[in-house]
Amino acid sequence: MFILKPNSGIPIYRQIVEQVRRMVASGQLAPGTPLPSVRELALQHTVHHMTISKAYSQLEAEGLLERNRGKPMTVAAVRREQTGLQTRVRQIEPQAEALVLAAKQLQLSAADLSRLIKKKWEEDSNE
Amino acid sequence: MFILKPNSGIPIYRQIVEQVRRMVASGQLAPGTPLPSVRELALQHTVHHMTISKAYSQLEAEGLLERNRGKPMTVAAVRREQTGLQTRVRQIEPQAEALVLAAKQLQLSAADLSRLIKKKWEEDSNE
Amino acid sequence: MFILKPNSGIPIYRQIVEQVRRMVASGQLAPGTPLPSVRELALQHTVHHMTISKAYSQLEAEGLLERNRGKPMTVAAVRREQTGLQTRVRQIEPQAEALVLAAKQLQLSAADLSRLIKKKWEEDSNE
Amino acid sequence: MFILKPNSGIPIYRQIVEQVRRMVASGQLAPGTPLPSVRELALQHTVHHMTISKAYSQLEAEGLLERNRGKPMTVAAVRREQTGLQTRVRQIEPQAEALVLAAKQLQLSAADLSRLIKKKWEEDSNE
DNA sequence: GTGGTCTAGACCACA
DNA sequence: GTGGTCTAGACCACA
Repeated sequence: MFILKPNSGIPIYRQIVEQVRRMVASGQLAPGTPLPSVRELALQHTVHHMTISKAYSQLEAEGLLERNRGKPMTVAAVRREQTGLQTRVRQIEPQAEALVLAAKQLQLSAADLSRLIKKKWEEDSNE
Repeated sequence: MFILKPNSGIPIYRQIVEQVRRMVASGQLAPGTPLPSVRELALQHTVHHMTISKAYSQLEAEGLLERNRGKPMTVAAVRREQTGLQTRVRQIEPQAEALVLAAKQLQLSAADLSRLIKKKWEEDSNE
Repeated sequence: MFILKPNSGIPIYRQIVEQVRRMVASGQLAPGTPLPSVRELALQHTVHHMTISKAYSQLEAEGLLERNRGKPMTVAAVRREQTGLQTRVRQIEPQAEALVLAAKQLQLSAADLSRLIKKKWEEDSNE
Repeated sequence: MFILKPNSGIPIYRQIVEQVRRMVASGQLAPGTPLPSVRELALQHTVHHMTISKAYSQLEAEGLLERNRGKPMTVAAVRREQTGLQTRVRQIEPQAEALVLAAKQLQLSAADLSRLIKKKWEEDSNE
């Protein structure tokens, strides 16, 4: 369900938070969908269950997930604009900016950068 | 000299390390160039001198900088390949991969992503 | 756990680095062994925790220790040759050379020097 | 005249101080002998003259050298016991102790250590 | 509980 | 002038 890279430097709980946000924004997780339980995920990814729990709590605080006594958490109802193209683009703006800045500092050309992006897009980077 | 974002989540000393790496790789800092002194930079960026010192030490350990007792640190001699296009591109590959992954998870198209990159490139994002 | 001499002229953090290196090389610290926590050691030796942290970070950069988020650091897997007699001897070669040079400059004889070494070996010099 | 290793980690001025001490203690520098001037040494070893100057001042403070207005510094008169075997041995005791400690921490045997010492003695390590 | 980062500020070593 | 080391102590991130 999630793609976790433990040694990427990005805290695991944050990786989960971001992926849920993206899946909700893109409609891959529709409102009402139940999420895997904390225990289940913790086992699957061999991660401490506090880590999952923290991610879920943060998502609940953001209003993206809903807690249901005794039952699995579910995806909350989302307002329309939360799935629009603009909203989704906005989620990766800071990352895109940082990448562009780094590329400029390395004195790469715009063409170099878009060639790199294209290459990465074509490689299936899902692991 | 450096662009520091204190609230970006990335430690300040690491931001400096990365920027120096890029400036050396792109030849903006040629071998032998003296770096601004630890105290000078600290004042300029209103940061503690140990923070700068930590960055410089790490760069020395990597072999990018050289310590000169009593004098400012200087850029070490770099091997030719270290400034080649390939090496420079390699420095941002992980960032590019992460961005592509995020875009895919948001179900953006390749065209959406390259439009975003182009836009950020044109905005002067140097601050 | 460590023998620290604060007034020896050798920075405390470096004394720790060297001792850990030796304990790993000699197998006294086997791969996987957890190290005492930064705070614990700091208390024990009445030293600031950053001092310990600096030593541990350097050892991590060298690949001798491994960071485990939220848990104590552990000794990394070492390659076989790293514990061989030759490797261990190599670690004190520079010190031995310097001592021999000093003895010669003092016009001591080889016998004088080895008598001194023997004496120091027999005294329990572990403090 | 002096054997200086700029990258040994030991400050240059200290290397000079120690070598003069040894040469005086072993009688290689007899009382009254004039020393090379600060400038001369600085040129020879391409070292800042403050460095030499600092070493000489420290040796003067210790009473080993004497300043003579307008003329080169000279070796001071030494008391008899200052050149005895015991005194000379005492000068390398701390170094010997540190070496023995390191060897023990590396779990070398007394035999391993004396073999190493012997080897280094035979190699002419005077460079 | 674990480690990491940062500041304020002292004091040292070197040129 | 240069950089290095250390403490006291705050606050954060992770499990």
